[in-house]
Amino acid sequence: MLNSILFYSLDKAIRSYRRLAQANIDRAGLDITIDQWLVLRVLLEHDDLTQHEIAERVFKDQASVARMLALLTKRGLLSAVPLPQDGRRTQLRVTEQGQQMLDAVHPIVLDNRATALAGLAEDELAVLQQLLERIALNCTPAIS
Amino acid sequence: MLNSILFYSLDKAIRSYRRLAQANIDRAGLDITIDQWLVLRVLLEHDDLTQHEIAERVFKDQASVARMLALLTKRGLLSAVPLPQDGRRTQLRVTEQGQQMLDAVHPIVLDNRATALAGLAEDELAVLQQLLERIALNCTPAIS
DNA sequence: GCAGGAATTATGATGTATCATAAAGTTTAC
DNA sequence: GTAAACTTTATGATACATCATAATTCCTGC
Repeated sequence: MLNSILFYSLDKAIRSYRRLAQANIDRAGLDITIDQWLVLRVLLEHDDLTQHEIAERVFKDQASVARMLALLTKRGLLSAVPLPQDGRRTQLRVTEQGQQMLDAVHPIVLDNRATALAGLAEDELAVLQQLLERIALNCTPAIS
Repeated sequence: MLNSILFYSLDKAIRSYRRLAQANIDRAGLDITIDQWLVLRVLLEHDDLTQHEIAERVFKDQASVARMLALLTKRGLLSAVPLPQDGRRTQLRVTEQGQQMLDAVHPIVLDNRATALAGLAEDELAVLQQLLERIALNCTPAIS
């Protein structure tokens, strides 16, 4: 009965994937969560984002991002140096250790994706992605 | 770049939906979370499940379910009476108040689904659901 | 320049996710 | 019958989700 509900399937797919992904990271002896990994990944590309901008990119909220940044910094994967031109912000940079972590996690992530999407054709994935985007759009209140 | 990653879209779709759903429930002045609602819904149909069985049905884990049951009971939406034939378990029943909550939330949930799935055809939904099930299956380690 | 508003970050409160484990009850083997 | 194995539930620890709000700092209009 629950099985017939689309959002149940959606939830199940995402959680199954997250469990698989985290299990494989743990198994490799790497001490990082997939959420932290995602944030670190974004910061590698852009080191000039506000917490709000980071949150938008990883689809979380600012409060969650603030706590993840604090954790990543505490763990030495990220450095935060006060910005002279804006007393509120800091310059966020992935550290050497953070870079090593990203490097170590990368092949695992690729492997996870391959496992999760095994047997799905390119065009199926395209359709899936497009439908998901439409749902997300439907659920997002118009800004104007 | 992130946008091209399927799991990012998956995550985004589910979270958009959850935010929409919770916002509408809050707006109606109803004090319940969608997760609690789901558990309550299951208990209405089956009042003889162990926490582990409930967890399987709502795709959560036993620890989460235990805490949600405690909350629901504290809020008077659920009653838990010790079972004579098994000293570990309790008989879980949705209370009158819980029933009223379910009744109040139901139309909102229907409305949320309609909003989220607007413009998607029946056959598109079928495809989507089938693809999601396959992903979930791929991510679930074989039991044997 | 300065007052009011906006942006940025931090944090409290509450709820859920996950793993691990403890505590208590039940079943099975013998 | 009892010891060992198994079930069931509760809870500790840590992390993320969300809303609200406080505390700074910056910017803008005047």
